[in-house]
Amino acid sequence: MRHCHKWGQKFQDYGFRLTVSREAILEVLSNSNTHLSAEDIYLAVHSGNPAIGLTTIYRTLELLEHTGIVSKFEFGHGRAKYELAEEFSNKKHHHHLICKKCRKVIDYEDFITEEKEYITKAEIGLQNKYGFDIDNHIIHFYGICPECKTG
Amino acid sequence: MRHCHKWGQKFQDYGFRLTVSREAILEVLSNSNTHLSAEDIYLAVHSGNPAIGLTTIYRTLELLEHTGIVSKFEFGHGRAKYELAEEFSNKKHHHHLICKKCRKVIDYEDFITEEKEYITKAEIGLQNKYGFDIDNHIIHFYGICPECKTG
DNA sequence: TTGATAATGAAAACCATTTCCAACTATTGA
DNA sequence: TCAATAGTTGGAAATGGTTTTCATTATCAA
Repeated sequence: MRHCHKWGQKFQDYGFRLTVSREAILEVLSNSNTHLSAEDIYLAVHSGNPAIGLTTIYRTLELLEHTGIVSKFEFGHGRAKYELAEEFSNKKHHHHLICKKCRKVIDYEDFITEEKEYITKAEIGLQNKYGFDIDNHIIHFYGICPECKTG
Repeated sequence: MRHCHKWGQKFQDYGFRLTVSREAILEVLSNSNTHLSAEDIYLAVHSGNPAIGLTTIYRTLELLEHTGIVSKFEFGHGRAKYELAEEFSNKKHHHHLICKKCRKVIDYEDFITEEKEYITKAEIGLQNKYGFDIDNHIIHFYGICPECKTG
């Protein structure tokens, strides 16, 4: 029953064991369609498997980030958020729209074609100029959401 | 000797007092050409004014961020970084290129014309679709810097 | 000057995340 | 099968950047 998910192989390729805890964490990330904090994941995992500790959540998330299976985001509100990387997710390529007042984060999938054009050009140019191997980018828009405007 | 800097008026417009501590902090930000942590600023301010405490640094930075005079960034390495907002800085519009290994952050000013085209389009579209008042955006590219590749 | 209000520093509290450590589990080779 | 080895785990404690508390001090308007 190994490798039933596409992440299994990749994880084991790095020499890590695919334990019950780790699969449970990946399951939660996989079933969520939004970014989760470590505590969100801890609570979700707990309902089916109360023995799994918060330390394991953090440790596993670190490995998953390292292997590129999950992406970690810091929206600037004190706690990191995690979501399955695009390659392993059923979500489309997206970015984030953040309300500076209520801290709400909206995932948007608009203007990806236009974005790709710009990002590709910039990536190639930056790789040449600064010698970086670029493998990722984030775009955040900040503003005030409609609810906070009227409220 | 008030309002000798363009930020002075804006800060006071919000009803905040322009004290010695606050001016010292703004001076440090103004003379730096890169993003600084609260501790960086604390140490810099200390050389000329040892009485100013770290608490004041944090409090002032919060006000400055709130008034839009400084921008706060979380590059994901545990400590927030601050820099004068574009409007008040002599730095050009720029974004960040981050090494995932050594955590170095490079400011780049390339492809701004192309970026602007995309960002403007996306901003207008997102404002219409989601009702946000967008006033800011960040773009981060992540990768491995040349030193970390060969090292 | 005076009185109201805002700003300050030091110490304590906070809180997400990491580290420690001893126990446990899976894999390997004999 | 059975160690031996290496990887994994949970809980408690430590960490470290940031925030809060509180008593004191500075600032501003009248």
